[in-house]
Amino acid sequence: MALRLFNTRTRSVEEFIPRDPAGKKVGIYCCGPTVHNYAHIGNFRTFVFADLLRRYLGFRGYEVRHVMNITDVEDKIIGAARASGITAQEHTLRYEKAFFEDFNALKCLPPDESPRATEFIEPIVELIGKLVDRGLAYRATDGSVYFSIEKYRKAGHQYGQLVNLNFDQMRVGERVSADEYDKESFADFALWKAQVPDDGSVTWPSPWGSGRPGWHIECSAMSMRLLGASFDMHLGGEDLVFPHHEDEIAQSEGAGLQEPGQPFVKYWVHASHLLVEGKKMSKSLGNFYTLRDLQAKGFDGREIRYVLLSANYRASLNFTLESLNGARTALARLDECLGKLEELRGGETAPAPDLLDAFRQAMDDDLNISAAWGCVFDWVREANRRLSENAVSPEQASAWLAAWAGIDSVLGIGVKRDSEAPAEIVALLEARQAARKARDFQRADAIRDELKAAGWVIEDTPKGPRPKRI
RNA sequence: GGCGGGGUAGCCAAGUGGUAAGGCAGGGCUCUGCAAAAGCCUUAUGCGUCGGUUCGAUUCCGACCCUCGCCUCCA
Repeated sequence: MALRLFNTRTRSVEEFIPRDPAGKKVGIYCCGPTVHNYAHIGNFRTFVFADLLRRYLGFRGYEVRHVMNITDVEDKIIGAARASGITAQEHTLRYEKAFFEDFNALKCLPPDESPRATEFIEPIVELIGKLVDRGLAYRATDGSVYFSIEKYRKAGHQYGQLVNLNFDQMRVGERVSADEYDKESFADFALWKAQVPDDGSVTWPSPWGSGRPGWHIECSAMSMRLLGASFDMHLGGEDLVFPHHEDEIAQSEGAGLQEPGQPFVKYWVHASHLLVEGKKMSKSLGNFYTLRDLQAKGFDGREIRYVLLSANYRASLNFTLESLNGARTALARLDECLGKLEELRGGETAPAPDLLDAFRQAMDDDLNISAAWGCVFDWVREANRRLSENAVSPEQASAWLAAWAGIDSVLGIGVKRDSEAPAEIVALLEARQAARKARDFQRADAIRDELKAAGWVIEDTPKGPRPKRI
């Protein structure tokens, strides 16, 4: 069985076959953050999804090269930097740093490359030059360079590979910004934006005059430079399907760098948006959360990751504070089971095949994460049942833990290590045990309260009391 | 207006032409001196509404309702 994924380009679930003739190497590009502010939980759904896919490909034995760009030149950045009197670069570096802190907190593996748009101006200019040379781009009277959809189509290309486009029915002009009136056609988009006074020092020289890159061109230039003119997978949020990704295809295929018959990207995979408390996330509704907002409410990255991984990437996920609380309980149950197996384990054993097979079968089916969690919790229940009957051998425990290690290389949830109790806690524990032995339960319970106040809860097990950090 | 997703228990969420995974919450029970943020068991005659096809539909078809996304720089 092979991995199957929904390809936006064909609007169907397809078997994943890498471009690499050896079937090994896989190139992935994911549209990364615009570092103008803290990223919100919706942004992170996409990045956690990309992380899941990239990890699963690794689990399936592929050699993944994962590129995620950093958009560090854009209107909001320029505006925000001006407003706070710092340079655009000071502004973007600050939020880029914050982004990766959040990214790490969510247990996302670092991409192999995270190129900044501002460090790829040369390839960008070069790519625009190719499009101008091929007659697909033109310099307008305002000095900006635009991509001509009409000329692209006349050259035999298809514009509208990812969406059904009907320009006649579109609500034209409602959101066209005032600085793009010089375009030949409303559908054309900017490749190079001529410098305007507000840009300040955020400007680079080019054959068409000073300016800065348009939104879409950076992704074409960086992805092709780092992964080749054709590569396997391009990921992003569903809102990027049009126009961003459609325009990327136009620019990249318009430059004609691909081998004949080869598309720019083989598989386009998009993550749906999330809702928060059943509503579209918005600042006015008060349901707009950054990762930091949730951390301030006491939730950690692991719990947030669990919730973000609780639904299939193509379904809109309803992110709620209640589900975050549920994540804590569910993960504690998983940790508890893993901890017990850890105590029992003995020797090196091959991973338990049933568990891994069930997990793989679920994930192969368009990353059916819900079914995968179903496998995990079915297993937890089964393991607990057998543990309570003392029917788990050290070899079985090792085999299960080895299988879990494989699964967790994909889920990235990890095991919460029981922190070692400090000496004073151990002393209290022993005092309580002594009191219990003397059947002085009043004193024993008093000590338990004292421990609880110190942040430790006690579980009396057949093997003796176990301290647990609250 | 055009195009594309969704509507499954109190909440989150899989899935199937043959009678509903999993998680949380709730209920019951077990271990325990008592407990536990320990464990087990349990919880939808029902899958937006109304029709149709079928021996049988939550699953296929049609209509309608609600909701989300995109329609030019938003993950």
